Amino acid sequence: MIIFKKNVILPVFCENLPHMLNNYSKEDKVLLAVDCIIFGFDKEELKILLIKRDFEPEKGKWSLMGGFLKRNETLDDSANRILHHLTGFHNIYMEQLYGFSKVDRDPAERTVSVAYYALINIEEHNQELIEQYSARWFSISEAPKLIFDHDQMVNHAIRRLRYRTSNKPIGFELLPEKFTMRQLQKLYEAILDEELDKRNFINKINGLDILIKLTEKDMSSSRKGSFLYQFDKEKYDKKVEDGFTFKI
Amino acid sequence: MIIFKKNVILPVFCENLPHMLNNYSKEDKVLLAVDCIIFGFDKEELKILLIKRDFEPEKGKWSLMGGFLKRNETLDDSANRILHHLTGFHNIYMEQLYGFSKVDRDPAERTVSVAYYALINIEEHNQELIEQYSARWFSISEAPKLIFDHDQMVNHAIRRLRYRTSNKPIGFELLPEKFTMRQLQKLYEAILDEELDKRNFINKINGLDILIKLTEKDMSSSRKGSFLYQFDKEKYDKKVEDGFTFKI
DNA sequence: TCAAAAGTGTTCACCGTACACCCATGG
DNA sequence: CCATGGGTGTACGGTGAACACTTTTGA
Repeated sequence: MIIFKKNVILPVFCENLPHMLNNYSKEDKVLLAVDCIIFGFDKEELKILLIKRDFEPEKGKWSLMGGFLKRNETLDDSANRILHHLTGFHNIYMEQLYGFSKVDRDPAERTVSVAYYALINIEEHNQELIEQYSARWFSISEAPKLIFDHDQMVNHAIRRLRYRTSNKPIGFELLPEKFTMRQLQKLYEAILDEELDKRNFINKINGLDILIKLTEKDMSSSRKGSFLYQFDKEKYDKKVEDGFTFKI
Repeated sequence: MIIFKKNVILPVFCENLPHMLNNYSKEDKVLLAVDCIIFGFDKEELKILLIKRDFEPEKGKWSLMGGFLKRNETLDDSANRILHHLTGFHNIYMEQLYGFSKVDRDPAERTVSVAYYALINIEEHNQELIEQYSARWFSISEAPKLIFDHDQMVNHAIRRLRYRTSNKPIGFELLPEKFTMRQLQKLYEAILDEELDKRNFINKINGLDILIKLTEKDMSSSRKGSFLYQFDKEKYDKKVEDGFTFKI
């Protein structure tokens, strides 16, 4: 057993340890950026929304949508603000990903960037705003090379999205409110990048018992038409309270 | 009363380089802290290493070990530096957790903190350094209330540790090089906070085929003695290359 | 000889997966 | 009437979980 000395504060300070200073004034400050990987789904493919950067450095190149943290906002606030600017929406699903901090990641100035990923219903984006930013949806496989370490951020986001969709029902954020089983399956196939068996998929989803089957049909995809479903958030929340864990 | 310097923005860089058309100069800069949740395991319980803060604000309270990011280092560098100061070791297993950014999280000054968690072999820590910092190991359940949002960081770290130990063999970082099956099981029980069946556990571990069973026995725990094992990193790495995924 | 921990296999239930045919409809 | 996508159920194997007794040896 290890014996600890209690309450001993040695007067000898380790000089190069920042926390030992009695105020923060000597510490370096940095610019803190927030960059957003914005995912959408267009019925077949997983896409990301990129902007054409209109300022130096790297002007004219494709980039994630980003901005800098302001003094009076949290990182989440900042990501929300950035997403709002580009899409016009509030309450977008988003999650903090990771902090990227290579010293020379931005050649203009030392900047640390915290990446967020967001999920939006691709049908609802605001076309005007997107044009204002020269933004464009790219399927993941056809996306251009991005500036700085943004490609790395995107890869990180895809990994996280895969993990997250398999234990939280966030996939629905990428779909319209009403969707067919087929669309849901295609979405999961796009995210997981693998084909799924139709019957097993439907059995699994129905087994979760968190969808409402509507009487309406979507007649656009076939002659027979396919039933529309809705995510039942209330039911899901209740089940989670009772110990249910989403798993797909 | 100590007066802290406010966030003074010095737009020197950009003013001296007018050809660089970036608009970074108007942006706020922040102090970027790195705080480390350091886990250890003492054969029975999962523990964290806390320090008694010896400067204002919150002097004398228990806190995570932390520091500030320096201009010329990455977040990982910074975490490594901080861990090295407290433990004397390099090459400690660590992983970035999450960025905490509540505007008033540190009452002294606007600070964003990126939390890291680290795993160390509790038997190898440097007693002198730990005393210098008035540091102490606390079992998770008996840890005191921490300053700022550090409790939240710890909770986050425990969740991540649980997840990570179930898909990467990082548990071994917390054990001595040679360990018994019993110790390994106790470790997993401590991390997952649930009891495991001895036979099932051993079958599962043996099924992974990533341990070397030594001929040595640990005679300290019983009259019969129990065989010692070692993690076979080479074998594990080879298996991973061949598509093996650790899962426990 | 007894106490205390080490070590060892089998059975069963459930879940994930593979797999094929009929239905409804518009053209 | 036919082409197209929609919708449905079962069988099998593998994995995870439950479960109890023997071995060793120092005191």
